Amino acid sequence: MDKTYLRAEILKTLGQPTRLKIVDFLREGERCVCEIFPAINEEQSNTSRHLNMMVSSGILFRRKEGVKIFYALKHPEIIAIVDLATTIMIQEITGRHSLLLAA
Amino acid sequence: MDKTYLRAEILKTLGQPTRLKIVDFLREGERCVCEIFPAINEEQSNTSRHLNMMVSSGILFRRKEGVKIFYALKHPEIIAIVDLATTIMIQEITGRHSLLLAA
DNA sequence: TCATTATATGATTAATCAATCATATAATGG
DNA sequence: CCATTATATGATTGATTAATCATATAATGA
Repeated sequence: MDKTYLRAEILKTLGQPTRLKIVDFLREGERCVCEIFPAINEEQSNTSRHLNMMVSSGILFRRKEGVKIFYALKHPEIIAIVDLATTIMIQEITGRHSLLLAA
Repeated sequence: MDKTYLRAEILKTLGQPTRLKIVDFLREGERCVCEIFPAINEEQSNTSRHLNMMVSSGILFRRKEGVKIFYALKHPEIIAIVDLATTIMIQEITGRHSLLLAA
């Protein structure tokens, strides 16, 4: 059981633009594929593939209801992670960190 | 300026086993390449490439001292992110939510 | 100056990835 | 049962990636 690999897999799953858009969209709660793919402006098949791999890597869970399949974030830590990434990004693009270090 | 892409890049940078080992090693503080690559058991050239891309994506900063180049974590949020990923991983492998069943 | 140590980079390769189109499966309502 | 809607999957393609070996650059000290 390679823990480094498993941890990396979780972060790698979040580190892809299409999947990050899915995570953002699912912040509000569970959604079916038919809602997700128009919201993120991706093809149904591509969206489905990403959703499946996100379930495999432990990011999402899936619930079936009739024809529809609903997906939702599986752990509150996921939102915390992407918010922290946003914090880092903002610091980088505002140049705050570089300026402080240069001073 | 595509913010989704920039956020994804930060997470993707952390989501690779070799780079995650580097982050873990740098928790204790700045280290030079000559300390890092033996510690993570990777080739010097491969380690150097990963370090350079980690600087480019805003994860590390670099300091030169003579022949040596020291690298260090640039944001405390990085440690928070990898710790949260660890939390998720532990929940997954202890089967509270099952990674294997989801696969 | 020369040998040594530290780091970076060019070239290559195999592997992985994301997206697309087409098609398959499966549930539902009429 | 049939048409429709929702979702998943096979096949393909171009792009990206990580690792490796070899070599280049650059600082240091003898």
